[in-house]
Amino acid sequence: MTETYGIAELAKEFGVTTRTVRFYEDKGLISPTREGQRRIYSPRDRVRLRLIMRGKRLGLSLDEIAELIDLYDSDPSEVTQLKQFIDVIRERKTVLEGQKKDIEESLSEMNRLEKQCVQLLSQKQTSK
Amino acid sequence: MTETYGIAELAKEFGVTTRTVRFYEDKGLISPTREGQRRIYSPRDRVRLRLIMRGKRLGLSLDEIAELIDLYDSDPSEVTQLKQFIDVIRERKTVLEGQKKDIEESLSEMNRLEKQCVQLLSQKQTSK
DNA sequence: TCGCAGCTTTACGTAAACGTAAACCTCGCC
DNA sequence: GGCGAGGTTTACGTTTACGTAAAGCTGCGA
Repeated sequence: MTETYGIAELAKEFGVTTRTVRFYEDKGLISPTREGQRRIYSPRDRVRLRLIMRGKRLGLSLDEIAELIDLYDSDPSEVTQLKQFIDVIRERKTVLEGQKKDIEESLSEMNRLEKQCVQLLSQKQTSK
Repeated sequence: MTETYGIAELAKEFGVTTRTVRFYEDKGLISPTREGQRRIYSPRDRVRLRLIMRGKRLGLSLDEIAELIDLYDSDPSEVTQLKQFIDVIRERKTVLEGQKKDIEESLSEMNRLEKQCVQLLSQKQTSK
């Protein structure tokens, strides 16, 4: 028997409110089973939540995240579909590589700024 | 005499509408001078727009972008301020490194998916 | 049996980041 | 002097991603 989770449990784990978790369900991002009224979440739902959170950290909208999750889930059998699928993956890779470049630029600027500051600081403190 | 730009010119360059550029001005992100009614943008404004766009690609809100731009512009002379400044830079670096990790994870997943697909595709096509 | 913690739905509210429409100026050109 | 392109303010509309309040079910410990 596989593990299950309650809504409050998952919400706490990912640092969001239960409202948020239910909202993701409305959006079709997760589909817990029910036990009477209560929502029961599977490990699979938990993985999806993890993907959602990562997507959000990367600045994606919930709709975009939904598409990506569909990507993971889908299992294209037709050759045509498979080709389209590869295209989507490559597009996504391009976007990610662009973001990575943005981040690396920002990081190197931050490092430059930090260096300047540290140097300035040591000057001020020795001349004191 | 340094170069200047019109609103439509800049909007086009960065792929946004003039409304958006004015909106950023309302938010205090850029402060073009005026020539009568018209807005006149300096190279400095253009740099700021570039920073704004990069921030947006990284999923930052305009308020967060504003803080970052203030970071660049500010010139902390007090030692205390300088130390705080360094702290802010280091926090920012931590966030960026987290994002970079997220991206690298996503990228390796995409690569894995792509490989699977390409392999599957070649199988299907040779067995045809 | 009472009450309460924890969950549920329903539904209205809100902040961010613009879009869009209306109504006006103004400059250069024919 | 008319007019069209491009700019201006004002202000209401829209979407996204939830927050929040209201009102009700539900199991369980005292």
